[in-house]
Amino acid sequence: MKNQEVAKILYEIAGFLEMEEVAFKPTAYKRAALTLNMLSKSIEDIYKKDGLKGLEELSGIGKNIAEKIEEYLKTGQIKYYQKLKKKTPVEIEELTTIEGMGPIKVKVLYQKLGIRNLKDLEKAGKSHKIASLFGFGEKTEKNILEGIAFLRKSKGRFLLGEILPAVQKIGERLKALKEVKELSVAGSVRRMKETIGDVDILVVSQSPDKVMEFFVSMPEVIKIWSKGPTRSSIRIKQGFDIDLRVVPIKSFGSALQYFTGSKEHNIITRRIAMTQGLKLNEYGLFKGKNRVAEKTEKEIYNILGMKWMPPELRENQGEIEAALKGKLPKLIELKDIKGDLHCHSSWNGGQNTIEQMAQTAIEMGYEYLGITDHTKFLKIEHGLNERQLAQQKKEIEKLNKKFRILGFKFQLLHSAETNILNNGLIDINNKALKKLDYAIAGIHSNFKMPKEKMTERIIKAMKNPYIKIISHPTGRILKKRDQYQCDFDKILRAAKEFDVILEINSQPKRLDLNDINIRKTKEAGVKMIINTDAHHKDHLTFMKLGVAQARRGWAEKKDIINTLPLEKLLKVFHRQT
DNA sequence: GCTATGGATAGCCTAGCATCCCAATGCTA
Repeated sequence: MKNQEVAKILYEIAGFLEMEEVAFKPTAYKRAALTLNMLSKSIEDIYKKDGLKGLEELSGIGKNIAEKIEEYLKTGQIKYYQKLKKKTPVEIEELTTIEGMGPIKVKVLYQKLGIRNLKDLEKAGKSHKIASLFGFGEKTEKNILEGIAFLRKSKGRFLLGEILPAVQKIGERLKALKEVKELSVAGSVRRMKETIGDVDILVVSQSPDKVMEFFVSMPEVIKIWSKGPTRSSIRIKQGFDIDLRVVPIKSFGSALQYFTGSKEHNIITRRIAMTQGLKLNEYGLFKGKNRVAEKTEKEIYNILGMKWMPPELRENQGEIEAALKGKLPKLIELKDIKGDLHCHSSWNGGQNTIEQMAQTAIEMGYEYLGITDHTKFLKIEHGLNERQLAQQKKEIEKLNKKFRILGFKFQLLHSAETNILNNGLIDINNKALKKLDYAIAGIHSNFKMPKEKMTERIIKAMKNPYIKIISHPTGRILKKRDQYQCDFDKILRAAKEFDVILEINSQPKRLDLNDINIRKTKEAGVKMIINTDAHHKDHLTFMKLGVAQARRGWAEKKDIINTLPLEKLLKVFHRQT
């Protein structure tokens, strides 16, 4: 699909126009880019079927942008974009990924210091050329250098949620080949790590040559690193690498175990094998020269005296000890989830109406969906005030009535994602909060508070009797921003005391809480909820990422409150109010 | 540049914060 390619160019155009301080156009381009990113159909198909008119029917895309999309589809480029880029030849997207760097700063740095990309920027920062510029200073220079360092830490890693669809598609395609007998994704993708270096796929086949030939000639391949009968390695358009290995059927279990990792987990597993006079490697589990385990991972773990364990646990975080004692957790599964309690509608941040969101939730088999639009502090999102919340409630009641008449076992819940202000107060008054089914509170501003103050701020919000859930509790954005400073242990104690639930936010960029904090939360006896924070109906499927993260944090069904049926869930919310 | 209506033109995009320089600007939510 070329949707993402064009969207990226439109975003860059928006950046260049912002740089020139053009009014309104940047937002128009951004809106169009967003539409393309969200689109489930491909623009090629739309254009083929309905031409320019078809494109113009998309929301936020009018005559001009439609023509630019057409130009891209026909020629592979957009002249307008190239003109802008020629005028200011900078990597606008790369540079503005740095927190605190916007188009204007990019422009000034280009004009004064000729900075075109991250490399130039770092060089200028390190030789203290930035601080002395007008409009810049010591702090800005320091922030820029810190931003680059942060980016570098996550460089070359991809978000699980970004790559998973492509990996699944390629996996299915390979699986459909008659030459492929078995297939499994391995590595960090199988362990569902939040970011991925590269992808490993394992297959069993009698005719590896044909499989490899197919693999390296897929349309999305942009580079072939290597090609051989047992291993081939490619890079695909999205920028990440995929390794494909062909193994004999008798080694499939051990190879899968080996290539799933983690490395640390494997070291311990092999050591255990050794203590039993066995040898474990990617080819099999052996006693002397005899193979004692075949085909499956389960056999290997069983012979070593353990139950098979889900890949998400294999990080050498005590899972082997637990398995040896027969005390592995029974991890939560996607099918345990009964509903989603954090999503946005077209009342503000979201793309779809409440009814469309509900419709998707019903199709997913949910019992409930909580509508949690932003509240008034977030001006840019047109956050709702108390009066608008009351109006929204009416719409929700009306829809619920409709669902009842239609006989759906489904209910919308009315909530809001309120803001925790600097002083820990909530931006919506208690009278209005009381009318909601439950309220969420989150930090959306002033992330750089000192640790003590931030901790106090969050705890104060938790003391509000109507706040039931803290959304994205640590505020991190993968590859962009570290979590804010706070004393998580203190927050856990407060959550326990005030019966507040911590969210596992399933957005690919957030996955917040992370695995370590999930485990801590579970051990502290604090309940969690897995939400998607969907801004579009398609985002509701991010649930699987949140569930995977929960599994990585050893969470069980009983730890997660949206595994409860509606009635019990409401009891949890009504306990204190 | 798009959308909504008056079908050619108005309306869209705010406010708090940090930083830099001591009133203004750019960035972020």
